Amino acid sequence: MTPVIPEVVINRLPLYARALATLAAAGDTVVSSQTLGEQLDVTPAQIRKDLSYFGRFGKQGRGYNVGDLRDQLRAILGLDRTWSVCVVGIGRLGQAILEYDGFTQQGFNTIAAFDEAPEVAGSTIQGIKVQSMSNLENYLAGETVDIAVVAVPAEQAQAVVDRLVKSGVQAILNYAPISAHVPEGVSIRQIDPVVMMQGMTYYLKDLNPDNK
Amino acid sequence: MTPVIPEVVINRLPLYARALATLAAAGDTVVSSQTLGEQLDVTPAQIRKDLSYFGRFGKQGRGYNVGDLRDQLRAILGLDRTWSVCVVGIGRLGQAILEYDGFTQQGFNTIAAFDEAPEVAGSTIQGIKVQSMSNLENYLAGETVDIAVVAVPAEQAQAVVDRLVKSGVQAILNYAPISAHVPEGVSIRQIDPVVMMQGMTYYLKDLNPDNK
DNA sequence: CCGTGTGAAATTCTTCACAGCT
DNA sequence: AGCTGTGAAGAATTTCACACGG
Repeated sequence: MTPVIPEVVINRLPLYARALATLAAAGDTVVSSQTLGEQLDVTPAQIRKDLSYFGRFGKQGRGYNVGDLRDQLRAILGLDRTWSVCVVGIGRLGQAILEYDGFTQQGFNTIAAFDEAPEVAGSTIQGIKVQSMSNLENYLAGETVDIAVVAVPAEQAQAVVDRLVKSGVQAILNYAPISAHVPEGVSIRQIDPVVMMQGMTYYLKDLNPDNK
Repeated sequence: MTPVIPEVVINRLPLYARALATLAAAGDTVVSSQTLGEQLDVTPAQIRKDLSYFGRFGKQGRGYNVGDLRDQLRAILGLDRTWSVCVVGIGRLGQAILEYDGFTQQGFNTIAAFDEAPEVAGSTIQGIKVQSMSNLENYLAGETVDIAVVAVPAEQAQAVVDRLVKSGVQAILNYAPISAHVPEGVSIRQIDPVVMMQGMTYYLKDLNPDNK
């Protein structure tokens, strides 16, 4: 029915939704694609085109109602409900993720955590009891987890992803530095700060060819 | 001289370099674009085209020498030297970043840290003394910092970015949930796990329209 | 015969530009 | 007069497909 919306478009919608939430918090009630675009470094035409995939939300001559558009986007993205999350791999990084409150604030509720190490499994972090990895399939058979966050070492990441997918998880946020494979129909996104830095050094190199 | 290489291409090179390093560690000496592509979920044609921007690294009928190509890519990206990094904002997230060793392992040396809070400034984390924010400009005037990592709250992020840019920093890795503006010639990359999750819920929503 | 390097084709994505509503 | 929504144009990116070297 929906005429296949490009993924690049979907990935911009959360940015629009966030900017609109900020505007709403500041008391703005109306915004043009021009103004929104300036805040986000996106052309106004891009915003209008992106939105046009989903409907007609603006008023000609006026712009968009901030609160309405924010709500529409949240509904389109499925952000008008909560999603359950589990974190796999409770090392330093996994602990930091569990302690991070930004997910919760946006409706992502962490309901479970898993780690292989016996000295970690059994501990409680942020009110969440860390379970043994061997309990993963058993747990996922009984509880719906919408999104899994993978924070295990690179060598184990693909195996963990496979287990998650086999247990029915359809969205994965991967912090491990590998390109994990998932079957068609499963979403995966990569958090890779090192790769991002490495993409910037290319440009630094030219400007700054001295050694250290 | 170099005929302006698309940024999408630059951003894939670190992935190639990493995959090649993994292959080298496994003892492989030769690899085809086909095989490399399978590991990275990239088409072989894409890999060959990307590499062709920089030269001719393969041997027809054979493929690429793993070690050579890895080294070539590292040189192209400027990864054959170390880069100095500072972290601004030493809250939970900033602390986790300071404690993370993945940057160091890849030649990114954190040499300074800054925080506003008087109770944090003065403490030492991972051997790095946290300085007061008011010392930022003074410090950057005396030391070369290649890349700044921003981990301050959203409201302060743009102001911090402006100060960094004004002090000559040309690459920024931004963990704050805003679209920060930088002038032409300054690189910035965004780490935004919430936005990435929000981009996935769109696809979950259709598969899974039940309420929690 | 295998696999690279690469022009050309195909596709995807972005921007333009303007008709039309307010 | 201002700003959206959108076909059409344009630009960027990816894929094709094959000549050529090992």
